[in-house]
Amino acid sequence: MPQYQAVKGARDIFPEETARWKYVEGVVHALAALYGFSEIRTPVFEYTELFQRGIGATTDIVGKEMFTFLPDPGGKSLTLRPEMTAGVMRAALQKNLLGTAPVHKLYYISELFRKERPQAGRQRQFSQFGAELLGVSTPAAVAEVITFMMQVFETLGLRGLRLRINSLGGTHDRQRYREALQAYFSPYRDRLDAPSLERLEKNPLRILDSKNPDMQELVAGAPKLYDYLDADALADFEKVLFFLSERGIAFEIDHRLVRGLDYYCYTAFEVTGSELGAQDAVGGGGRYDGLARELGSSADVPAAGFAAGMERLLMTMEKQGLFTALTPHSPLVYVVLQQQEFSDHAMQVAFRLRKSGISTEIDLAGRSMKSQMREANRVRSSYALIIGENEVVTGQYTLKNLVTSEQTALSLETLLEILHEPALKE
RNA sequence: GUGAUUGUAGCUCAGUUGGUUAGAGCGCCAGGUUGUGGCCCUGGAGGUCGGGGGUUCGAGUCCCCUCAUUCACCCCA
Repeated sequence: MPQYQAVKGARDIFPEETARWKYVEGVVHALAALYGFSEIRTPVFEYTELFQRGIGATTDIVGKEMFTFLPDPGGKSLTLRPEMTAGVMRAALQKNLLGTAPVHKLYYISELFRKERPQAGRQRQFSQFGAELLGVSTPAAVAEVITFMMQVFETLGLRGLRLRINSLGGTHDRQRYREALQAYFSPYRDRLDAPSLERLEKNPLRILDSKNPDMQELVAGAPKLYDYLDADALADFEKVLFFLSERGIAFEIDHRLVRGLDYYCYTAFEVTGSELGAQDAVGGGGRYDGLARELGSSADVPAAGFAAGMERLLMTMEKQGLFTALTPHSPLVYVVLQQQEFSDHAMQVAFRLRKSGISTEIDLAGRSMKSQMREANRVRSSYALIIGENEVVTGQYTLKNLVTSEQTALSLETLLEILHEPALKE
């Protein structure tokens, strides 16, 4: 075992895998542009207080999953960001973005940190791509955010994803419902498991998505959030669903869907995949009108957004065989020299090729010609450019097609012309 | 944070009831004559058997601790 290992829950991504990341990131960037979202990058750490206020002090994220540290004695506590929304909202408020235009559409691909026990689809450092639409949270806005997310999944070729959606109502609706739930569950205290008992006080909504089978019966009889929504909330929800239907986006209404973060209100949604194991959420989001005020804004900032887990996305794509078409980049030409005495000459030829835009590889270790040829083959170079005594004397280099094994003698000028033919680069 | 699981070469794995210099396939490296890859052949490098302690004449094999992995719970992307 090596003396040093990557930190628990953090991993290295090597070139083969990097290609996949770049592919997925490329799709995200392209579709963001299509939908009019602009990229924002915020610091990886923030003052701890931001997350305590923004995400909610009673949530697990804030309660036990943050990497928090003191940069210097007496300084303010800092935390590695466990999610993006609070930081993006902070940035928007700090710059008074909404003062420059009423609506801002932002997206990101960023690393996040959560101190959880690693398992399938969950690590301590992970990436999400997501979008935040600030300034409006109309059904059209919420639908836009969901549509953007779903189109990314669709473009990547993902199959079998489930989009579940629910309305949490406004704060007043939720308050009434909360009380109703407490009233319902309180008589059954002895039948609730430990976690549910704790939620009864803190956040009774969360009892609803308990995975404990013993709770199912009890949960099934609980009052439905849907019955506590007022007319406006219902109309709002219906409109969101209408937009999704119009766009052919399949969804399931799930009245028990409750998102974990405190700032969500009205529409909340989640996308799950069947190939991920226990951590099956690929993406999720919702509307969070109250967050800005929570962070000290004097005015409400209507907003909606989503976040999707890059690792889980990649994992699902891998399982569904969506990366087969991705081939590693290989050089067009591998410069092979017969004897070391021609090394300087060969180096200069390689340089000329590269300078003119032809991807070229050449041995740097002084290995034998046989080794160089093997290497050329191994890296799947299309051509070997052989340089030996004859070539140096005559100025005619030997170009060998490594697929057909044909060889031709060419001057450097002709070589550059031929290698620039688009057909050869395929 | 809780529970379970696994830990032998770069990778996938063998290693008999504890018994001499720990193996295979793939990969890697080098050769297979005088300037040429893929296939094939030959050879080679590479492991403190996760780490530490213990039992034993003797431990990769047994016991304890520890670290890491994986999976699940909690929660979330």
